[in-house]
Amino acid sequence: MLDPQLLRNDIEQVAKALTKRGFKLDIVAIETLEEKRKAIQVKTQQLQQQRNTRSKEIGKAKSQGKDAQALLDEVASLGDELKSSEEELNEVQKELNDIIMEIPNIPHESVPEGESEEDNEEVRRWGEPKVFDFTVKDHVDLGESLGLLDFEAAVRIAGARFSLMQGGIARLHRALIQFMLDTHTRDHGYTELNVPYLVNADSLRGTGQLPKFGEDLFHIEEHDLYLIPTAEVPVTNIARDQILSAETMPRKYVCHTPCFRSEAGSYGKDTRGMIRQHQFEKVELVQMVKAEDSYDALEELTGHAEKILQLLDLPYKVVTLCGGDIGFSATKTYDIEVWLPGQEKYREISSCSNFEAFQARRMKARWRNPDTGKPELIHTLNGSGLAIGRTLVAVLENYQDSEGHIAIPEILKSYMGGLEAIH
RNA sequence: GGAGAGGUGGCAGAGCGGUUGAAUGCACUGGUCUUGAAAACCAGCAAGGGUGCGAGCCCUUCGAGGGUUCGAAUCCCUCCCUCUCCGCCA
Repeated sequence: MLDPQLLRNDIEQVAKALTKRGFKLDIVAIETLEEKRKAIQVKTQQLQQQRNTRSKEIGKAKSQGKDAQALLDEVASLGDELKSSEEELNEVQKELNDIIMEIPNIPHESVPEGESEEDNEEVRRWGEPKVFDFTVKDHVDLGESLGLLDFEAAVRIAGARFSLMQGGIARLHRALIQFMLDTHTRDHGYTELNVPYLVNADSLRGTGQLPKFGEDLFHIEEHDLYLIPTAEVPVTNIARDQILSAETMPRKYVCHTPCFRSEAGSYGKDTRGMIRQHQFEKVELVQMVKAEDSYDALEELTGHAEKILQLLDLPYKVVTLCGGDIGFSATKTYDIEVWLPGQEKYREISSCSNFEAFQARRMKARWRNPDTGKPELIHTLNGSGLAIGRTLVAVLENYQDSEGHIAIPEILKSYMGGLEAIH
């Protein structure tokens, strides 16, 4: 949610800034409603004030044993007028709020112009795609010929876009999770969390998935709960309706969860293998910081995600998402893309974003600034560190040999009980 | 799921339907005292919003939403949550 003050005082600027992401702000609609709101709110508050003072007078008169009938008559007509004024105000405020909740965040000035993926800006590359002297397989062929990935069974059990791992691959999957959690807690100063995988609508509104993106979520209607699409939702909402004390800032959380996404609208996209699933696992990094620190924190957090790929010796590049490709709530996002030999492409494996106060404002997530004594909105950030399924794919494809066996990356061997390779 | 108790400011905890946005304590901030600190004493201290250049003035909020009333933290209804006991259960 953008600052309503900013929207009132500088709507032209906001509209201009939002064109960068291809969003057209309906200035006229907002200004019209805003004008209405102002008039009705002033009127309503005046009526409330009248009611309050009269009521106090009545109370005073009665306690002194005087006759209050004259005062009571005076206030009689106020009730209906106030009630209809309040209702009108509620309506206008709701209308305005509905619009505001669907306005995306303003991209940071450093975000490149552009309409789509094509226009994202490469920031850096790490590692060289390995040259294989045999025809490489993709992870599906590798997994199935090892007998350790069974998509057919997954379809039978659940349906499309699910997968079933076993043996060495299931263990490798688990090893990646442990390795990432250990690295981020031990080396990067994050606190490990375990959180609910079902969340309420308020939490999803807080981080920005609702109201606009409900169709991407799995919803359990009977209990009105949603399966989390990312750990970002439960973790960031720790701060919802809270005033954090300064000593607990910045907060850095790492959390492994499964993630559930309906993938509505991605029919036919990445249908092969485990790149795009309804259920996948992710180790998520979340930071809650002071406003002035959030861009440094974004660089730091992105570096923490990159470190995982470096330790796994997987080649990657980092791109800055352009205005047209950036997510609804973010001001700036770096995607990390890992090299997949099976596709001969770099594919997204992490997305690291600064949301500034956008989520915090929706969530009323604040901290108390000791300098002013006043609560101030925090800035929130998050990034995958990393997506486990895709990391597994990357390891399978990058560490394959001509036999279709998978070498275990050095750093994971201790997590694999010393195993050298998956046969 | 059944029975009972309860949800009030950063925390703890009062609160006859009427100057109660809310006693008191703790925490916090400033001051006095002290070589310094502690203790003691004095003072201040909720959040959100409207309006105004501004000092300010005003509105809202006591789990959430409705209702009764001139007036609701206080009365009524619905829902949510917490705690205790019973049942079930990984």
